[in-house]
Amino acid sequence: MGTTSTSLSPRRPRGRPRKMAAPEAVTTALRLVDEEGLDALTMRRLAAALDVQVGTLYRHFATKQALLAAMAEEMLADCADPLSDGTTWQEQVTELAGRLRTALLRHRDGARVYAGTHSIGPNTLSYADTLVGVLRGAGQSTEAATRTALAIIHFTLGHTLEEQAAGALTDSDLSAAVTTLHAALDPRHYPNLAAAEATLTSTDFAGHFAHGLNLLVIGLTATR
Amino acid sequence: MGTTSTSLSPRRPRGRPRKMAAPEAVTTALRLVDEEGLDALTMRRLAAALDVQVGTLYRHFATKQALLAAMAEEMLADCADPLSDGTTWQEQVTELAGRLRTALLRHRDGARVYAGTHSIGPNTLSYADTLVGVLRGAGQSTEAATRTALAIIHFTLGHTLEEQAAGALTDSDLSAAVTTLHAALDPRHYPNLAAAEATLTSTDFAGHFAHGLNLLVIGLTATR
DNA sequence: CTCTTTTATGAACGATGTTCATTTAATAGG
DNA sequence: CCTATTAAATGAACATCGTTCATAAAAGAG
Repeated sequence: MGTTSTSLSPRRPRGRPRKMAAPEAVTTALRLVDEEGLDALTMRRLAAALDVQVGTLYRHFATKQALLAAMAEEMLADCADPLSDGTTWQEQVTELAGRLRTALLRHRDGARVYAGTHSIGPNTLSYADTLVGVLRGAGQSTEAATRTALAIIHFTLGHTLEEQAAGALTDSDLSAAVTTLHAALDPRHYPNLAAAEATLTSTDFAGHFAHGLNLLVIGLTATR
Repeated sequence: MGTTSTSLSPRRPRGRPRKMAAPEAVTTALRLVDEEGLDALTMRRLAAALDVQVGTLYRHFATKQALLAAMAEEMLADCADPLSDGTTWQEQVTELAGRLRTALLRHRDGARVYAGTHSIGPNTLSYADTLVGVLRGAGQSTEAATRTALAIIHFTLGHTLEEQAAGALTDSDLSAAVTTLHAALDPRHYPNLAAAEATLTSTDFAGHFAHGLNLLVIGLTATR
């Protein structure tokens, strides 16, 4: 066995050296979103943060949508990590859904970033594969498991969209919204909502999430 | 009984006569969205469709977000219509969730419009009140009913977001996406997703929606 | 040293949300 | 009839945005 064909000398290719690389751009973009919000993420601002001209970004991302898709992919890292042994499939489903919510919450406007794209990168695929696998292992048919996984993901996405929308409000905006809602909730017109006001204005989003997710898991257990 | 104090002479107020009114602007904006999509909805294009200058719009809507909120409100008309008599609460919950999905599907990008806003207009409030009322009538506590209503709405929103995102693709874009997904689904890396491919690429969104909603309803029935 | 290739630059284009001083058109009052 | 007042629309402008492209720069290959 002589010298193999593997490239042992990673000689730089020809051409001008790169000032930026796509992965770092994605990381920086996520940092900008964390600091200023998704609406403030501009190709120009990202370029400035990378010490690069705007046009350079378009050598690495065909469009801003492509950048957002790469960001969505990056956000889902670790979501498909191995599950703890000795846990029931109900616990595993709950764990996986919670990971997705946590991943979206980790970055400001994370749910908006994710909702606007449709990445099929390895992180997204691994996560979906793991979730479908747990459901199939729970006795569901492939079709039922797939549809259930979609339901879980869609619920989590819809929930986190609203959770982050509420969390993005300033304290004064939040109290103003609560006041406006209170004024609108005439018990004569909306008796049930008036009774629900305390829950509606609650900030216990984890509790809300757990409630909806638990409904799904119980439904799963009953239909197995 | 003589003349009442009700305004029998709706004399026009002083000032230049109006060329436009907010409700018509909302209707026209929804028509533009139907025809060209949300991304093509521009304050300038809406102004042109109303035969008005751009600045005029800002007399009726403080910002584009306010316009979108009014559009979201309008979309939910009829969603809180009376429910049929002699139906179980399970059927009523299913009916209400289906109405929301249908309302969002009625306009192109309807889910995106709704997700980007947070209106507390009468249509939205009536709908939520009706849904919470059905759940309370089913024996849930006020808090549980409220949280369940949120879960149903969030699931429906997340589902319809993806349904419309998929439906917005052209035939060639759709088949390209299917091909790309097929190429990515290496059974060695994603065995469960590879098995799920047929369901994942299915266009039976009504079936997907019914599956997820049914899980929630069964979960509700079991926890009642 | 010259060719080739890759990358970054810098400037520009059209379009967008928003603002505002000005003008127009109607009513109210004398 | 005339003038003040008021509501609304106009028209132009501003700062930014995503995107494109001809050009320049910087490296290896021959």
